[in-house]
Amino acid sequence: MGVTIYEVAREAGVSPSTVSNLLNGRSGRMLPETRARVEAAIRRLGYRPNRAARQLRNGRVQVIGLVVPSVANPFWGAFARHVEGAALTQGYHVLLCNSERDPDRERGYLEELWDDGVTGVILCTSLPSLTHVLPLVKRGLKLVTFDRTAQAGDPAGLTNISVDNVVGAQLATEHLLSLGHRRLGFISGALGSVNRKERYDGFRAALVAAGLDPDDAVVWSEAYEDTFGDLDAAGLGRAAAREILTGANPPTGIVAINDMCALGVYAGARDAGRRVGTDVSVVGFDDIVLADLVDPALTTVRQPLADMASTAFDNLRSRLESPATGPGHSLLIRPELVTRSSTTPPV
Amino acid sequence: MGVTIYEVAREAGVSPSTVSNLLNGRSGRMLPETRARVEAAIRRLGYRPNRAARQLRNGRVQVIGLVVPSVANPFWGAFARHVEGAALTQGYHVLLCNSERDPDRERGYLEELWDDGVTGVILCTSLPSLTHVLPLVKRGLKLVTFDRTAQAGDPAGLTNISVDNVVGAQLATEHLLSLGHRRLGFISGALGSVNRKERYDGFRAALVAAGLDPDDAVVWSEAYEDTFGDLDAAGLGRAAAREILTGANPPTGIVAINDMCALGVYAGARDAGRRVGTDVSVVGFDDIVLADLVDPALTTVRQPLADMASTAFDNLRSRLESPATGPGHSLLIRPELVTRSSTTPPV
DNA sequence: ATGAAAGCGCTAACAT
DNA sequence: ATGTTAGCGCTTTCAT
Repeated sequence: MGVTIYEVAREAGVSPSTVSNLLNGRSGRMLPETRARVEAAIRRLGYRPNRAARQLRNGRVQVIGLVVPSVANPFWGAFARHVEGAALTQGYHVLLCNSERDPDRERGYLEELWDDGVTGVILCTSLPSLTHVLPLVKRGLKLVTFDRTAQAGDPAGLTNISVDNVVGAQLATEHLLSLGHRRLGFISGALGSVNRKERYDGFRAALVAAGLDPDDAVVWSEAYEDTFGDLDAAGLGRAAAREILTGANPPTGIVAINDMCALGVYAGARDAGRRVGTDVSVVGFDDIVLADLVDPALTTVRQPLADMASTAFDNLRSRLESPATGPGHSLLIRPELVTRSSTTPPV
Repeated sequence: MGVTIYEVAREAGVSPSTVSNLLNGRSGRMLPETRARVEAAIRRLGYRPNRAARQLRNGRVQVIGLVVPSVANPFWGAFARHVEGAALTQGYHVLLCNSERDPDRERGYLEELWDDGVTGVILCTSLPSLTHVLPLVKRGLKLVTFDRTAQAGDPAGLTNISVDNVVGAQLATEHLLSLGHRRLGFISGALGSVNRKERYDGFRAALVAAGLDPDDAVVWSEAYEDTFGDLDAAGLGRAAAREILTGANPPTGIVAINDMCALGVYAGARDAGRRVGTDVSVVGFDDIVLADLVDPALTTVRQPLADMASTAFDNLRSRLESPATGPGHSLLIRPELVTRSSTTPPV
């Protein structure tokens, strides 16, 4: 197929090892003259090293895996783009996988990636238990989890990167409270995932701190039957809002589990004949690009996505490139509230 | 590292070639008894073939490249997800690259992918010329372009898959015309890419067919300076709509180059004190998930994305797996108009 | 029906 | 300072 290191060696009148030495930054032990000759040969022949051979020999590739619930979701799309950007600057490529939040798919992907020689993966999951990927971690897979805080029973040597969901949800809820809302709603998918649970905890904590009974809040958390999947956070928000707002004693302020869900709430409110920002206030979570585009512009809890993505990549890379395992750690990023027009005092 | 084929062979009391034969579907020439023994050994040892070794030997990998402008854009995110889904069913993986519509990045990625042993790529580009990737194609890279129709001077053996942009834009424009609009606007990024140009042509064709002078239309196509990039189609739509709608003799109906741009137009209209679906009608292109979620729901030209994605993958795979090159061809998909609430008769 | 052996392209001891 | 060489794990003729 392509030009091999032997042909370069012959062209330059040296041995393959000299070419290899140059290629691997060991040009110090080489006559400048020789070096120039080899470099010229490489250029003349348009030589490019065969990665498969390199990988077979060295056991590693400059590729990381990225497992997200679904890139069709703008939040994950944006995250993927940032990860890819960070990887690119370090000469790494990104293998993309959509898990649909299915543990079996997560595990299956990690195994496939491992077979591909990929030894580092950023796994975006919020599953409370990581037992399904434990065998891989034991074999040496370096894992950075994103969107999931450390849990008891996690394997050692793991890095977790997540926004502080409790604080974020508190900020959102306190904002509604400070506007004068007293009857609040919380709309989410099933609370089985740790980040949703944490956001819910933050929501309740804020209510308690304000002297309210959190059990009076209207909570819509899709039951075990996963009708909507992750893809359709918007569909879920829409159905939930429609039901809640047409029910008895509807809330005047709603905390949505994330921005896509909040956009669904917009639609559901419309279906129910209410207007967001007037009849009902809505706060989201994430601050996706669309949040500032919709009408009314969405008040939301911002995740510093670009920073988090490059932190995740950098951490993974350093663990990939340095032999030391380290104890692993958790990074909890503090989010901030971005106030826009979807939240107003109650009528 | 892992278990090798030699260990399996020893465990089963056979030679490596027998194991390899089994692995490669040549189990017919084998005593059922032997076969069972090998299979048991594989299972017992948890053997998984080393892909790098396989690739080095065979020269191919079950990986395709996917180059999109940016997965942060929901349209491309959705497309990427569909491609990955199609690939998965055939045991292929997808290496994701964001080109930002930069020819240098496109070329750079293709070269990197080639070095990785990836010989098939779905390239989402609308660049009129493909000269920057020609060297790779000559070396044997199989290319399927998406979102770009065949152009004169294209290398042979190329498959192009695209929606019929001319027809799509015509449908959009005719719809506005049939509603009674006479003063129309067209909002787009620079018309340097073939799909934008085609949509613009369709827009003009519909105007001409209706007996209108297309030069009377208000056309906003961002000049050479790329202030917004592809990422920010929405920002562009917003700025354009704001300017156009506050200018003299504003249009009553607007065709936006795509849905993200249309959502920007919504915001720009709002900035200008107009309401979409009442004061001004807007048609988009793509039918992303959000189109049905926003207020008013967006009338748009639907691209059958899932079908197009699997067609693109299937075509690439068949060219990858069969030695014949074939003449290459273009697939022009006919889009359909989805009428929603953003378009109404002019006031 | 099964095995032996060469070699894919590269790297790193280990020579010289 | 540079060259020789032995594999990394797999597949595939070519033997047996």
